[in-house]
Amino acid sequence: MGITIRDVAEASGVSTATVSRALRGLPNVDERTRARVQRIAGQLDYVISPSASRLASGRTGSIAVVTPYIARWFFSTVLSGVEGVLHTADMDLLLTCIGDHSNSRQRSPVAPRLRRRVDGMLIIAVPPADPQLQDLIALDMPTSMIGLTTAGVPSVTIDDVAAARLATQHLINLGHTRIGTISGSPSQTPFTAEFDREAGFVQAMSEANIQVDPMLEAYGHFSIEGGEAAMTALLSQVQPPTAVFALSDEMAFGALRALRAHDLRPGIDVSVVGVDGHDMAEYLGLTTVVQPVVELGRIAAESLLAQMREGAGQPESTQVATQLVVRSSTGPVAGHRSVPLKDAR
Amino acid sequence: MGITIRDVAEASGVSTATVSRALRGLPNVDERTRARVQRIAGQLDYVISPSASRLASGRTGSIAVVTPYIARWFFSTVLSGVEGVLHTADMDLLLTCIGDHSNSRQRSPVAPRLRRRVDGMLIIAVPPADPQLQDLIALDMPTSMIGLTTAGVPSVTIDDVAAARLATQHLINLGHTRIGTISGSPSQTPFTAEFDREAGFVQAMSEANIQVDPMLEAYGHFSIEGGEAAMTALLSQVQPPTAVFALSDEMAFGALRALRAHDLRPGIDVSVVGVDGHDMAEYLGLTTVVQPVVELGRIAAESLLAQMREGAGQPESTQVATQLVVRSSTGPVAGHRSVPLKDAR
DNA sequence: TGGCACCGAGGAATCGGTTCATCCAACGGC
DNA sequence: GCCGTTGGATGAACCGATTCCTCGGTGCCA
Repeated sequence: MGITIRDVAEASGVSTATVSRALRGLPNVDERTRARVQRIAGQLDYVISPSASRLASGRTGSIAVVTPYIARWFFSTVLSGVEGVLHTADMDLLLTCIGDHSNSRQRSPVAPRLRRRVDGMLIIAVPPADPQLQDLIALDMPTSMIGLTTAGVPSVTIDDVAAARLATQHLINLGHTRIGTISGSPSQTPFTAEFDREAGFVQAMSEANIQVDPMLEAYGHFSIEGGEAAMTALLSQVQPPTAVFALSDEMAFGALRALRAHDLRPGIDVSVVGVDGHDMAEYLGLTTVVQPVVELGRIAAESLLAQMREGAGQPESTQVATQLVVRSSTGPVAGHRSVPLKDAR
Repeated sequence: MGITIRDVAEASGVSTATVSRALRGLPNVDERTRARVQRIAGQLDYVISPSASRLASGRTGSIAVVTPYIARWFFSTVLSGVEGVLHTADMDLLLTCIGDHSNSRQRSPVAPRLRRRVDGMLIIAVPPADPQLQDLIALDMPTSMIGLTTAGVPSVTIDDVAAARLATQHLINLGHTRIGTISGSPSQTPFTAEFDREAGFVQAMSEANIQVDPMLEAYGHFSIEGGEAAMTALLSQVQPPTAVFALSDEMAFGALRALRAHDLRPGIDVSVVGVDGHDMAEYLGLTTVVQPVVELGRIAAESLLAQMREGAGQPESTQVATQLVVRSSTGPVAGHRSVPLKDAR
């Protein structure tokens, strides 16, 4: 069927060993020989057989991306960053979705599927409590994580504490003191991000000497609907908040919708700030702390490749800077003499 | 390093040939032998080496998904459907992004990368004019396309003509006669979908004996911003439309925003209908013709698998049904005695 | 009872590269 | 002029499965 390395070797009058070295750019090949081999390989339309190469070399040249969701904004955006890097590095990208609790019934566990199949893994924001996570780490191969930190594994995240402080301070600067939060869920094991963002909020509040009112904490389960319900609950308080910090943009979207339903104007009657920098945030005029999501994926992929090249150095974790982007969903508290806004540029 | 088939063979006192047959469920193995081999393989924690298996069998057990975008809603949603099927079928999913014109500068062409590497391809809505498409088809392997049709290649799409008719008829039923359109772009080679949706619109209009006013056609380039600009242009007409059919939800989103900017109420002052069933459509109250995007991916993947199993039967193309979902962005034309709405449920 | 079909199983070739150990020739230094 | 070194190149042993061909034994039929 296909042209093999032997055909190329014969046609160029050298051994297969030389062809192999010539085509892969290895040393100990005369440059004229190399050129000839390359030319002939081209003429013959020779394509290396990955299977044979993998078997012989022990390297697979592919990397698995493990993610709990594919279609959600954050995950697909990270994925696009990852893909760019792997594509340029000429690595195959094996996409595997670790089932979340809802659809995992029939999904075979991913860890066994990955053994002997990839040279490294990128894990995107898998819930730390997921039992499969341990199995993956136990595979003990070069790994890099995104939006999730685990002891001993390099990871790329934003500084969630700082991001939450940024958002909260923005509200405080606008004169708000009754500030509510919409966080994930009280019971479930929190995500690192969830935990840190709450901590950042509390920090910023106490630095400004504002009491955190436990009545103003609502739960939105990181979904639009949840955010809407949470905001509705907050608005039904005897003394509702004048501003709300949503731990994610999608929950903030829900909050905006709840405001509209109550005929309240975002940024005028009630301010809302989110975290993420979701695509639709600009469209909806949501003030938010933007994390460079594509960049997250890129950096993690690069770091994984470096790790694979240079052997496991000390696992290095990166934190990427975030930016507050002010839009119309936040504004000074009613009657507040507006302080000059620190523009986020 | 790893346990090989030889180790298993030795430990169970049979030949490697028998182990291979036993573990893969092939016939000509005594059931007791098979059970023993399976048990021992389990105890030894044996994992087959994919590279070796691929080299020997000639099958790669993996499928490439080729897509122009990863992070965009339609594409990532299709992808999640595809992933589900391939995961259950125990196939590796190789994700490759064909660069669009903007970022393709440094991207190596995908077709050569795929040769000898995968058993089949799924191509998601690559622009028909993309030169890489021909190279992919020339690879001549089992292929299935989504949201894109090409002679001789099985594909899965919605009936775009019907979808556009559905949307248009909905507006007509509400009494609208000055109906504008927001389509992609006048110059660029149109997508099959774009072409068909325009055709559906024209059909529905002429069936209702309404003249299509060329002044009411605007171009939104399938983006939110484009849709916004297009709607703004339409509104500046001497006699603006009372309803607008946007060829995609994202352009419809832009249209809604333009309405808001002009202090016009969607569904009351101007009606807007889209096509796609984008995630955010519900949130924004957009009436739209929903295509089952996850299903599209699923069906295409299943069809590809079937094609690979049964050999290339006649390439069969599937069209999936769509549904009109009526929300608040459409309503009867001012002064129109509203006819009972056919609810889309 | 001879012959045939079939089942379970093994031997060994094969898939197409990679890489290590080896080798030859040319070259430079002393 | 001899020897050690080095750069270019080769032969062949892998890598770990799959699968074709062969073979002995059993059961069934004529």
